[in-house]
Amino acid sequence: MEISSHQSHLLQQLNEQRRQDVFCDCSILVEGKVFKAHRNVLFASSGYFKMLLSQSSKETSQPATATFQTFSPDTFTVILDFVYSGKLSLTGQNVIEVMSAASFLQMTDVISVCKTFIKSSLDISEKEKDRYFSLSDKDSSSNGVDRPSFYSGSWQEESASPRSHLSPDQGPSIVSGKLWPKYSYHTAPQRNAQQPLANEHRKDALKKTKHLRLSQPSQVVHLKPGKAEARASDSSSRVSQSEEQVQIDAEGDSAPAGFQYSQGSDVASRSFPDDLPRLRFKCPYCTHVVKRKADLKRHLRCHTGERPYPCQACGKRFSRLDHLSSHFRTIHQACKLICRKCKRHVTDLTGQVVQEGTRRYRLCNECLSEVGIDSLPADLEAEQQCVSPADGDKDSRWHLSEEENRSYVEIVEDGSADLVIKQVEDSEEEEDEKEIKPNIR
DNA sequence: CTGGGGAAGGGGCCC
DNA sequence: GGGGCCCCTTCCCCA
Repeated sequence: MEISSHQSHLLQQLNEQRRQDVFCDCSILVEGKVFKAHRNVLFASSGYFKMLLSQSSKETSQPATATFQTFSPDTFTVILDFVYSGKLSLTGQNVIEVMSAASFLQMTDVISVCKTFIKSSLDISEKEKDRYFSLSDKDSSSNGVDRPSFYSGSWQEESASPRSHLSPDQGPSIVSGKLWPKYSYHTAPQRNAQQPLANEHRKDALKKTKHLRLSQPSQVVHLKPGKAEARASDSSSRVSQSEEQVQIDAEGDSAPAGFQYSQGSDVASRSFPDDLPRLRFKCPYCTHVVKRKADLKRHLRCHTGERPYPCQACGKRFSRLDHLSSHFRTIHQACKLICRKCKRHVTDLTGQVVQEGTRRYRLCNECLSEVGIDSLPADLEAEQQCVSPADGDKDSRWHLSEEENRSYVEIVEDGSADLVIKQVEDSEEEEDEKEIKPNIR
């Protein structure tokens, strides 16, 4: 006979013990804040702690201490609360950091929930688009700045704080003298308690700010009306505002993983032009809207910081394959037939490739003699390297197999700087780069 | 301090 | 949906 409430009751008891610091035999130090927990609970919840505590299992009589510095105490609070309650308090602002921390701690369940959270937000974004379509006709007379009743019901609207009340550190909402929208996602208990960005993510926030500044006008202004009108064919499916509102409210409540969607004072999204129906996918982190899901996936990398394409020559990582290709052609293959010094057009007859560290560039024979740098012979092999990956046979010239994957040293020595494109899991490599050095005593 | 050039990175869109 | 190209903007370095 199984008593279903036993598990939750046990977890509650453990959580209570944690809160009261009863039998806690493990301390986790996160940016100076100490968290107390139970060794066995951490062991059972995190692959990372399992590894750590396994290594220190011989010293079980001693209290264990782990120190982390790359995620904030707030983030670890979310993680630890999940461990002891099974409830993950995600918001649009902490989901990235929580997922990053969970990745480091090897908590696959949390990672999955974070992914679901992001995915659900994308779905919601699409629904929001649909809702806009239903409203755009009625609101066409508005100036697009002030529509206070646009969001209601379960769609929480955050009040637009006056610009003078906010500092630049308070996120990407205030940019270039304009009030940009701020999106966040809340589980029900946290809808009014957004967590500030951690210090180490301020840079990311600034980067997002930059991105917002760039992307914001583009979705509203930089559209081509001709094409848009031709493709705006789904207006027949529009429903009235009230009907749509009800529909959205219902959908919002039934969003995957029980997340609710909260949107700030969305200036831009309230001012969609008439040709926007062709844009379908809305970024959950900014106001950017794209037509294709693949484009949104690509766009999301600028928020997540994911860079799955490392350069095999210099190690620099890129978020996009074409950027990697461009980088490799420019930096490591000297494909530009321009003398770097005098900027004149050069050929293999009038110039040569110069190797300088990991970089390659061309110099004309005249500049070459002036500079006196040793050049690489412009042989047939070098000529082949300069073939654009799009132009030639990918298998033979660009995408080399794993067996052909050579170290950079070898690449330099034999003068064949071929690019090996190897997509890697961002989280895996970056884990190694992180400076988290837990200290078990 | 400033302007120019190169590289990086983001978006649109075609194949 | 992925790959890739083109265009544009921004950042950084250097003269």
